Parts: sequence; structure tokens; C-alpha cells
Amino acid sequence: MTITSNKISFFDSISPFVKLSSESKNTLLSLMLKQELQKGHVLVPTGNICTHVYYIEKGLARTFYIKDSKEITEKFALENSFTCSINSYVTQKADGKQIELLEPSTVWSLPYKKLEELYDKYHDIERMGRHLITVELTQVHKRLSSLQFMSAQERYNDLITYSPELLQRVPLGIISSYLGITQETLSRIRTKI
Amino acid sequence: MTITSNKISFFDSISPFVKLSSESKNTLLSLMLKQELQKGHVLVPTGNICTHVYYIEKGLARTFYIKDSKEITEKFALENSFTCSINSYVTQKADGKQIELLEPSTVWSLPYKKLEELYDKYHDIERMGRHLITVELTQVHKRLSSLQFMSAQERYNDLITYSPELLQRVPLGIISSYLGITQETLSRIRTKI
DNA sequence: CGCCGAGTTGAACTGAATCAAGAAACGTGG
DNA sequence: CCACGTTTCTTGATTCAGTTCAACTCGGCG
Repeated sequence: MTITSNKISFFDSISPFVKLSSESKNTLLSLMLKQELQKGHVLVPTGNICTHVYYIEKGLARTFYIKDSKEITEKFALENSFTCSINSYVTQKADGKQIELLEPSTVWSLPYKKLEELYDKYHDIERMGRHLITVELTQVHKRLSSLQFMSAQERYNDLITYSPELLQRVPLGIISSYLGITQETLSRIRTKI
Repeated sequence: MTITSNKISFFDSISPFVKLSSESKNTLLSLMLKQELQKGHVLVPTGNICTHVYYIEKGLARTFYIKDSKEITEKFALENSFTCSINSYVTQKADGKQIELLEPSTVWSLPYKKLEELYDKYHDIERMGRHLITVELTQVHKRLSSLQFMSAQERYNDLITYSPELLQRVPLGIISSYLGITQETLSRIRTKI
């Protein structure tokens, strides 16, 4: 079964921090749907409340929104990471954020409602939830510092240091909106090096 | 006992989301230290790993760091909220962030190590932890959007809409670093309205 | 009084946005 | 395998929001 091999990828990514019981693992897996999806597929359309958590086994997703008719990229989710538009779920209001695939991807989805039920039932799954949110929080924190007081140049340097693969896999227009600068500026920064 | 009245403030702030058992509450309280501290008191000095979580019962704290010999304010914590420098704890590395009090404050502190033990022992405390981090995450997310693609003017408008009291309670130099602009620019924005 | 920190105002400067035009690269169908 | 349009990326000229540096105002307080 393919499930077996996928199990490994999914649980391995959290196992250094959270050990789940076999029962918890099996229950989680039974509620997760695996899909092979094309590049451009929209996981969460604009104006929708995010009802699922997604685990990207292979491929690449991005979360973005529209501001002044421009796309602003908020977050990338590489393989072996989780993504969701948590704000819309927590507040139960649409927050205008979309999640789409930038590459053909293998995606596992888990309904948030089910996950909440599992939080009640299994302490170790609640811990997993806490762990995943903590990871997300530290990432967002890092990003916040970079946007608050780094120059465009510094932010670009950070990106090539910590996520060089994104530059190969993502069009510059999307990278630039992630860095909080225009595509033209990004282009100029690149040639200056 | 003053404990009783403080209990209320502390647990009330999370009770809409997390109901704790009496045992959990009592255990938590037994590990928390209440202190009346002066304005200017430093909860976490630079270069230290953040070892406690702080609940601000009364008063106001801010988290900040130094960049290019300027103070950058990352976060304010008003009364009835939690604060800590979570990154340094999670990574177990000093991240150069300080937490100081901007007003005389009543602060409860809880050692993170103890909290982790309680996470193991009490499922409902683990849930509380998850809840608090989720709240923090949504706030940081909001802040991220504002810094990524709003003008100085828009960010100021946001502040007076959502946290007008900060303008009364915090010097402009600190507000401006929080907004990601210079004090002069903030001053000009204010008079333009 | 005079000093000191907090806030304001002014003028010059600059990093990045905007607008506009081209140049590569890419995919698709003939 | 080339011609085509489309998307992606670069380059140039201009404009603008916000910074920098410096001087000045104001209110408190020893």
C-alpha cells in the first residue's frame, strides 16, 4: 500500500518533537485524504473559510491575497510541511486569503472539525497541534522581523541563505511580493550581486 | 487573600476558549509568582533565553530588540494578556530580544520548564498552551500583513482603530519603532490628520 | 532659572515604486 | 522545427514616501 510509505513522510516530519501512539496515528490517517493535484490547483479559494489543514508531501503551495489589485504572497509551504489559512478558521470569517499550488503536488488534507474532535479525544494529537502552531509562530516571527526593519537587499540575502530552492522553483513576481518589494526592484537587486 | 481576586482575572481571560479543571487551575497557580514591578523593570534582559511566561495582570510590557543601534519594538502586552519571547525558548538560543515594563505593573510569571511538565500531566493545560499560541499567531499574522503592504499612514490608522490606548500610554518614539517608521514621520502623520 | 527628555518642524536626500518599453524564455499548434 | 503568442524578466526615466540630520518648541523639575 502507498499509505505505508506516506505515513513515514508525514509522521517523520513531526516525530522529533511529538511521538504519537499507533492509535492516534491510525485515527489521523483514516481521516486524511491523499490527492495528486496539478500546478495551479486552488486548495482554498478567496472568500472561503479554511476548513482543512494540508500536509504537502511533495510539491509547493503558497498562501496569498489581493491588495490594491496586486497579489501579495504571505507564505510558501514546501514539501514535508503543513499549511492552512489559520486565521479564517480561528475567527470563522473569510479573510480573503487563497492557497494555491505552484507545482504539481501530493497533498494530504484533514478537516479541521475532525482534528478538533481528535484534540478532545487524544492528548498526544493536541500536543501535535500545539507543536505545529509553535513552529508556524516562530516562522512568522522571523518573517516579521525581516519585514519590519530590513532593507530589500537584506531580505533577499536572507532568502537565498535560508530558502535558495524557492528562487529556482518560483517566478520572480511571486518572490518579490513575498519579500514586500516590486518585481522591478527584485530584478535590480539580483543583477547588483 | 488577594490570590482569589487575581485568579479571576487570569483564568477569565482564557475561559471563553479553555475550561480548566480546579486541579489544573490550582496547580498552575501554585507555580505562578505574582510581583508588583516598577516601570522600566526588565523581565528578560538582552542575550538571555526566555525562561518564563508572563501574564500581565495590570500595566504594560513591550518586547524589543536593537538593530543598527536603534530600538525596534516588536510587541506590546497590555493588561490581561500573556507575553514571552517564545523564539528564544523554543530554539534554546538567545535571540537578542528584551522584555521591559513601560508602566508599573502586576506581573505573574510561570517557569516554562514547569509549564512543559504540566503539559504532560494535564491535557487541559496543554490545550491552554495551544490556545495561547494560536491567539499569538493570529496577532502576529495581522501585524505581518500590516507591515508587508500598508503605508505608514495606514498602519497608524490601524493602531488608532484597534489600540488607541497605546497612544496615550506609550512615548511616540516607541510607537514609531513598532509601526516601522521614524519618530519624525509619525509626528508628521499625526499632524496631518 | 536652566537643563533635559519628548515632540515638532524644515530641508536635503534616498531607496524603492511607478510607468513604460523591450528582451528572453516557454509552450503550443501548425 | 519553426512561428506564434504568452508569460517572465530586465532596463530606463521619473516620482514619491519616508529617512536623515539639524534646529527648534514645549513642559516638567531639580
